[in-house]
Amino acid sequence: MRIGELATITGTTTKTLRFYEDAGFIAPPQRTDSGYRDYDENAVHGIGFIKAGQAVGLTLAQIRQLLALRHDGRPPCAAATQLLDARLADATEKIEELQSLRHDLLRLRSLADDLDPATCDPDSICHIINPEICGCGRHRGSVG
Amino acid sequence: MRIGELATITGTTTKTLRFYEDAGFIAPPQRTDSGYRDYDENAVHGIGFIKAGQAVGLTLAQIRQLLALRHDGRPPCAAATQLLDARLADATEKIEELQSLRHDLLRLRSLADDLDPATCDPDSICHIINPEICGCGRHRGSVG
DNA sequence: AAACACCTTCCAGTACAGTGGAAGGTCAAG
DNA sequence: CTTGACCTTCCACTGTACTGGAAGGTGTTT
Repeated sequence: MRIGELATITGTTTKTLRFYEDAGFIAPPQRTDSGYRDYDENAVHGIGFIKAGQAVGLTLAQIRQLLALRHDGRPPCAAATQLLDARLADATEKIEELQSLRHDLLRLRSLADDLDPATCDPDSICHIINPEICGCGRHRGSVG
Repeated sequence: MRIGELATITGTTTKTLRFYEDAGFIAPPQRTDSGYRDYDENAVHGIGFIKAGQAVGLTLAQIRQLLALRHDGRPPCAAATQLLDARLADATEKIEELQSLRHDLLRLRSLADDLDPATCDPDSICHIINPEICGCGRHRGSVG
C-alpha cells in the first residue's frame, strides 16, 4: 500500500510517516518502479507500536530504545516494564501536583470574586495573581 | 541594584532577566555610567508577578496579556479571572486524563508480570505495549 | 599589576514531535 | 491533453521558556 493509505488506516499523516522513517522508527519500505513507497502489513504493526507507546506516555526516544532491543532480536518486555513503572511514578506525582494546583486555583478564584478591581495596586500589577498569595514555586516542574 | 542581585532575590538567573527584558516582560531599567543595569524595588514586583503567574500555570504569552492591560492603566483582574477559570478547567481535565492513564498503566503493569517474554511475537514488537491493549488515543492531548 | 567576580552584547542551540511549503514527478479519469 | 489527487525530496520552521558560550568591559581586592 502507498503512504497515504497507511497514514489513513493508522490515523497519522504522510508527513509523520516520512518523519518516522527518517528518524529510524520504521524500516524503509519497498519502492514501486516510480519511486513511491510501498508498505506491507508489518508497517501497520510498526506504527501501531509507536502509537501504543505514545498512548501510555512514552517519548519517541524511549520508544526508540525498545525498538532497538527488538531489532537486536531481544524481547523489549523487561525494558518496557521499567518504562511503565517510571511512567506510573510520573503520572502519580503529576496528579498530586495538579490537585494541589487546582486547590490554589479555586482559592484564587474565590478571592477574585471578593476583591474589587478598583483597589488593585498598579505597582503589584494584579492583586489576584501575586507572589504573596499564589503558591509560588510549590508546583514544581511544568505542571502544564 | 544590579542584575545579579535581582536574580538572587527573585530566584531567577541573569540570563532569564535579560530575556524577560528583551521580550518586554519587564521595563528596561536605568543604567549606571558603565552601562550596568540598575534596578529599583518595582523590578522585584514585576518579576514576582511573572513567577506568580507561572506558578498558577499561565504561559508567558498569557502573562504578557495581563501586563499589557496594566500598562494601559486598566486593572487586569477581569482578564486574570478568565485565565484562572480556563486553567481550572484545564487542570481538572488533565487530572482526569492522568487518572485514566494511570489505570491503564496499572493494568499493563500487572499484565507485564503475567506475560512471558519468550512468547513475545517479534512482528508486534512488544506484547505489553500494543495497540490492542493500550488505551490508544484515549488520553487525548499530551498528557505528559 | 593581576586575579576574580561581575557585567555587556549578540548569536545560536536545547527539547519535543512533528509541520509547512516549494519544486517537481506519476497516474487514472474525463 | 489536461485536471486533480497523489507521490517525491529537501530545507526550514513551529511553540515554549529559556540556556550556552564567545568576546570583551568593569570594579574591587590582594
